[in-house]
Amino acid sequence: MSKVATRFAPSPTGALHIGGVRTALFNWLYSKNQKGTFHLRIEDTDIERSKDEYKFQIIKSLKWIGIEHDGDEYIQSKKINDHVNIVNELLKNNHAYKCYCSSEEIEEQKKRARQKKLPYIYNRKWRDLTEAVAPKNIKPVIRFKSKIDGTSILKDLVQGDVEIENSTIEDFIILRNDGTPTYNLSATVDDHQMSMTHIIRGDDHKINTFKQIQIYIAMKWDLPQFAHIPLIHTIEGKKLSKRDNASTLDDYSKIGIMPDALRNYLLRLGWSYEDKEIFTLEESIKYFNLKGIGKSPSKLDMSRILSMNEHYIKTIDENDLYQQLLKYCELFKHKIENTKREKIKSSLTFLKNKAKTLEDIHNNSKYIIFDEIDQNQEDFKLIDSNAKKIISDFSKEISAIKDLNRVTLEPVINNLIESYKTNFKGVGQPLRIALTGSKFGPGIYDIIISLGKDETQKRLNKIV
RNA sequence: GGUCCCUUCGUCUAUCGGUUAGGACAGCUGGUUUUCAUCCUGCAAAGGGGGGUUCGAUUCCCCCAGGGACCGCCA
Repeated sequence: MSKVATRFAPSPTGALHIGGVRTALFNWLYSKNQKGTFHLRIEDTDIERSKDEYKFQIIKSLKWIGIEHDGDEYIQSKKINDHVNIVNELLKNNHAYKCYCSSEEIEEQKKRARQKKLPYIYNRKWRDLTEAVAPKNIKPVIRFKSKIDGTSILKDLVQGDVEIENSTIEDFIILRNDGTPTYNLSATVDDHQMSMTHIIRGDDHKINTFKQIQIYIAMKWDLPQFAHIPLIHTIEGKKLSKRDNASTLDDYSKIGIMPDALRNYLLRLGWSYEDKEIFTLEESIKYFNLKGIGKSPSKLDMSRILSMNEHYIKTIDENDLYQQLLKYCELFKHKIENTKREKIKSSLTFLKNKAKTLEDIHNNSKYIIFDEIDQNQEDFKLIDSNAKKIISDFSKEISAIKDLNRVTLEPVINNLIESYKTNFKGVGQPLRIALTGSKFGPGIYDIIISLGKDETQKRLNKIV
């Protein structure tokens, strides 16, 4: 058996869809698990819609999540000559024929089929007609002579044996009347020329496979193995589309989902390995197999993505988290000044505590990042005259303290609770709002200590 | 409409015919933390329906229902 080679073959007509990312991930993981290679093929033959910027975006997205392809990317449009040559060979060997039906004629057939509520299938009119009777004014398309009798079986590595009546596969077009090859032909030729051993793709391609297999057989090429994975659905159970809120990688990265977390989530969506939930990159390569892929479609669940991300935030190396946070802020928020960076770094242990995303950490860090607190915020209304007195007292009390820490701070807070006959919340909440502008956030001691005495007093005195 | 695929807690899933049907996320309790969050207890939560095969079916077979994919001179 030759070395395993897989591929991911997106068309560069838009941003990479999260379903595509999973397909790419499975292909990549399988090849790495088998010590094989993974290739990227750009199917850019739809000239109207294909754009270079999408190609770069796709490569960038894959890299973001940890996938890199082996070798150069294979550009399908550069191989059109090869595809046409194969079409001619099929024609010569009587596996294909020219079809001179006009588009009106085809439309008419489709219309009639619709009226009779029958499935449309091309009537094979030109399969046996000689070119002598061909109309001169029509440029022909070339159709593949598909099998009519019997059944075909696809031995799918995920779906099992899938059997289909050959008569349900029409004589599909392999070359358009403008001389360009169509998808099923091009994809097959490319997969063969790239020496692919395993085709792992969405099960929306399952029917195409029966067409493609016939081309392999006609050309006497070795068949690759096929594995059709179920599609991802929305939480409502519908097919995931670009219109759905979060379906591209950018949608996730901009809210602060980390690549490793999304990779782990996607890995477990439709695939499992016993009860294991958390997989490092190395583990996912080590354990990935086709056997673990389920046959039923799975739904995208944001709360699981979030909790996976939360898990990574809490468990990864803090310095790594810090680096990812800086990158995230620079990309989606704003660059953070050097003086603030050190403070954030040393405070990360508690800043990350309440966060599910990098955006949450950024929000928790705002009181450090910004020197001015916007007093027009809603939460400031919670500070009444009594609260102002507490704030003022607190500010005076800490003047005498040399070293601000939990031990020196606690008695001050406790005394205030007692003298104002209130509880911790009664003292802590006004202080937090005064210092950060929000009633939510890190623990009050953490805030005060991270800010330092001068800054704390400065902010408190502004209120009163 | 035709062809093909799918169907276990709300969600992702485990189960190689015999299990109190397990885990994780979400949900809800309780506890720690003198707010919130974290963390820790615990609870609740599933085999679509109907027939077979079998001593025994979530597991094997058939039918039905529901859902999905495909049915382009797009990829």
